[in-house]
Amino acid sequence: MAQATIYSVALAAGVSLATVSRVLNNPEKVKKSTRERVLKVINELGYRPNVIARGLASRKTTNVGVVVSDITRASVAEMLGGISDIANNYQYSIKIFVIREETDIIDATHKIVSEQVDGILFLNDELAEQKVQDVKNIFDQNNIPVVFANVIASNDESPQVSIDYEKAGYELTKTLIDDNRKNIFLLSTARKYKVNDLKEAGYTKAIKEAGLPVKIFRTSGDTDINSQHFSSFFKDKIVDAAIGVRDSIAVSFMNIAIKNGRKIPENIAVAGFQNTKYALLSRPLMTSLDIPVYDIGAVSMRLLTKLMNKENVENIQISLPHFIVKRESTR
Amino acid sequence: MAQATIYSVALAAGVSLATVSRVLNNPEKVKKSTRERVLKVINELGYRPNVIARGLASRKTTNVGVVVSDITRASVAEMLGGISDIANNYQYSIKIFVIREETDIIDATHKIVSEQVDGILFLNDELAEQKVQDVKNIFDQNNIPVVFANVIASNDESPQVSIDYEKAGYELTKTLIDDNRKNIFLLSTARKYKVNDLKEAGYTKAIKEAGLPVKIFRTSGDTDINSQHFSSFFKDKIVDAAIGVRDSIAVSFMNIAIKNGRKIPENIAVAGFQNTKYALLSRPLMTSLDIPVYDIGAVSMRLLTKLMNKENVENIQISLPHFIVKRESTR
DNA sequence: TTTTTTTTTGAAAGCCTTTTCATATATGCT
DNA sequence: AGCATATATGAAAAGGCTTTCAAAAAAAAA
Repeated sequence: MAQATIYSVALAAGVSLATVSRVLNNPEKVKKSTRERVLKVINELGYRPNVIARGLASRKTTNVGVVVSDITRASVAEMLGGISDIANNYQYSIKIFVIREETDIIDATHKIVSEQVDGILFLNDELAEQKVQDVKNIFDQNNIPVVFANVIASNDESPQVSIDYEKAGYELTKTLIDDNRKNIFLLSTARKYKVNDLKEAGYTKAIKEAGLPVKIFRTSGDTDINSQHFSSFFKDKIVDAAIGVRDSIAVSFMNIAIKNGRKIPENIAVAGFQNTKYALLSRPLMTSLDIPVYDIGAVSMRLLTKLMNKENVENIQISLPHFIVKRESTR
Repeated sequence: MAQATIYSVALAAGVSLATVSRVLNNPEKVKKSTRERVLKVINELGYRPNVIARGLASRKTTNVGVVVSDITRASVAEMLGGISDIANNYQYSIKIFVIREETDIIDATHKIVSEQVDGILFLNDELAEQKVQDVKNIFDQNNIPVVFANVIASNDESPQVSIDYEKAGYELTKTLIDDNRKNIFLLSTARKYKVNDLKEAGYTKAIKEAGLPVKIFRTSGDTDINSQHFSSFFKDKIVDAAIGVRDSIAVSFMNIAIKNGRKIPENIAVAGFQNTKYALLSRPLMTSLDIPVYDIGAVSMRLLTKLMNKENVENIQISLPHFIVKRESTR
């Protein structure tokens, strides 16, 4: 049996299309008795408005586009959790767009525009600043609101929600300094991410304030390769503390350190970022800076709903709180 | 400036709408010279067909719906990676639908139908068998093809791609038996997942064949709670091997075992499922049964494209190969 | 050439809604 | 009762595309 349309409902209820539409979208505008009759028919026929037709007529799709670089990253997936929960509350559907570095950004962005989403959540943190700006411009031209989630947008007035990564980096480094560590390494990625740059800036600030040497070691995102890097690391480096820009990097480092006969935290203190399950499944349990990734997703989505409704929002640049979870790998 | 429409293109190129539409959808049906003229205008105006209008007119949205229970689970995110890569190749967009246990399934399913997706990838493995069947029926009634990915669908003819979890469970258990282990525990979840039931069946089969005692210990998915469970575990249980239905459970167990003075693998051999990063970041490195999650996603999506095109597919139930990655936690 | 066949094009209907505008009905007020 | 106002409804246009059918143009055959 074919899906019921608004026509069949109107026919069966003995009213016009307009009335059926009103029952669904402006129920207060139709007399109670009519409304109930129509609702009854809707139920009997199992009618559901065709979302596509509605989108065409109303120029609103109740779809939001989520732009990511790599959906398999734990932080991205976690943010999506927060996003989808809130989207659900507000009846929005989520469309995923994967944009890689090698993708033709401009083209991909135009494609997203042609999909008629009502708003964009931009989680892609692998794009160069200029490219992000280009993308933003295209969305602006098409009047599509964009919220940057966990992405540091250019120094403009773009809506964004994130944490203060620089402060986070500073604070985490400070706890190690306060523990009297003198050779504190930052284990960062070879690939450039803006958030990591900020962590680095915070680290550097704290280190310089303390008059200690800045020591940044760049490695890969790949666990296997990290192991090799870290093995050679211990041949020549003097180190009594290390901060990984990701938990996985920190855990990897810790494991190799132990294999090289170091004691954690006696010889080396180790801390990571993000407070993921990795930090909980390490031995010893690892200190980590907790980033409320789920919340970042949820808050971004909430902000986006406001922008899509053209509510005027007081604060469009939201910084969520972070905190340090101390565990066995530091003192 | 407003988005160009098919009208503006037609006007500027001096042709009718129909011709513009053909240039885009059946280019071979329009004369080369006209085609090039139209294409030129399209380029100049930056015209992109409105996907919604196209969807309404053609009754095809080139959207596929992906139904998940919890997008933050690593396996789900990884599958989505495979799905999105293939979807991209075939020009499909992905819409995410989160269905939780407490959701009104029937209602949610109707909602998905009303979104007019061309096909469904069903990754939700937390639904009771009967409910899955109900959902499947609704999609069938609406002629929407569904592929079950990493979900064991009811014993019918539903398209699905997965691995042979029972065989996997059997083989992994067998390696421990062959290593002469006598008290082999299966660490499973309290919550019922069909895939875990299959792993259990395989485990039980191997254990019984060997004339050993079946020992299943149920714990939570939560790492913190696991730690507590496992701590009490070691007070009274005799154990010389353990298999976690997830890597995280196995790693958690291993850590507690070591804290309780056991040596891995000398006293206890440990293995997990999925071969995730957890197995690579553990100390000792953990043996795990590799499940090609990304591939499951990719292959499902490919299968779905065929079904959406009404190609007739020889084999709609695909079982992907798995293998055991031996590491330090077993011999 | 003329006729036949094939290729190329356009007009118009259709996809299913929302929304505007006008009309009809009901309500309130004097 | 008579008029003004508020409420409830329907007709029809609009949204931007695809697709069918028929007509026009071009190519092939006679």
